[in-house]
Amino acid sequence: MSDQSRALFRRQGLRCTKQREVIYRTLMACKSHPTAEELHDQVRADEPGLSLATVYNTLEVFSTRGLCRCLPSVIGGGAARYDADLSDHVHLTTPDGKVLDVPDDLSERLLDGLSEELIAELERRTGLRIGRISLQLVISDKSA
Amino acid sequence: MSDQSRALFRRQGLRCTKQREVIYRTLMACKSHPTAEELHDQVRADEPGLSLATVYNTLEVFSTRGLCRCLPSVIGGGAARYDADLSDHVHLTTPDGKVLDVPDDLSERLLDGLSEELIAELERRTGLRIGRISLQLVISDKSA
DNA sequence: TTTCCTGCAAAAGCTTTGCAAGTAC
DNA sequence: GTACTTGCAAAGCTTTTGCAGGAAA
Repeated sequence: MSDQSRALFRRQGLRCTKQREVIYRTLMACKSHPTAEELHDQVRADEPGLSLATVYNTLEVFSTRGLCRCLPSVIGGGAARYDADLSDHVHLTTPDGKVLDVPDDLSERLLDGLSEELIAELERRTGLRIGRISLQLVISDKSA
Repeated sequence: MSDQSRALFRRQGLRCTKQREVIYRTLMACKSHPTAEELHDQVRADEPGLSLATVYNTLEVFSTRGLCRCLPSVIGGGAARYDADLSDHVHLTTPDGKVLDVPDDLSERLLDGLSEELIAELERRTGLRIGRISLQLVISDKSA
């Protein structure tokens, strides 16, 4: 296992197992945003015995510890998708439920448009604390 | 059945059944964003025989025809939630998966911050057409 | 050695579907 | 009368869980 992964898991109080390492490494390398099952398929190239339940459990642990993120399914239904890129960025959702990243420069400019003052005003008025902003652009069915 | 619902269904090429009418009326009256099951519970006060499968089927039909919207589950898992308010507005998601509306004035001001020029630039660069913008503010776990 | 993790299988939760009976048109 | 809709039950898909064996610390 890489020293980097080992240190990361340690920092979160997680034991370093080869299952976790290969799941983390595979998710990091994914440009797509795989479902648990897609990730399982890829991971088994390296670790044939690794079970789907372990993928689910591990993704749950990772999400809780902030090592990855479970993405919203804007179009309802279907399997959850996961992303190891924790930076603030905007997602594009296709009509069939796949998820793409908006290019970084546009992503940043879009998010800049969301005034922090407005968020603060909302927090003041509702008494709630906003932890995360999720912005998704849904591709039209009748796309070009 | 109200003439209004009747006209609405007709316009969409849908037959006017009492099941559809009561489901539509109930969803319209909901300030919360109910799951299919919650809606089923409410609807059965008026129509005891109405089945959960019909609620699911009807919500699917309504979503397709643009009579309601299936909301994204930003926090993964759980049942889908539905909203008959089709206006552009921002949602607040609680840590346990419930969904609230951001007050209209704030909602509008937040969405105004998202430059249409940036969206247009994105469409130009990707060749895709954005059909809808989904903005959700996720309430922090450690909320006040 | 102790505690946590994994794999399996079973269960649970949500949603869809096949089909026969019923209803809108 | 025809085509669409409903209700039921069963199936399907995704995710979680109980538990025994195994691995990390």
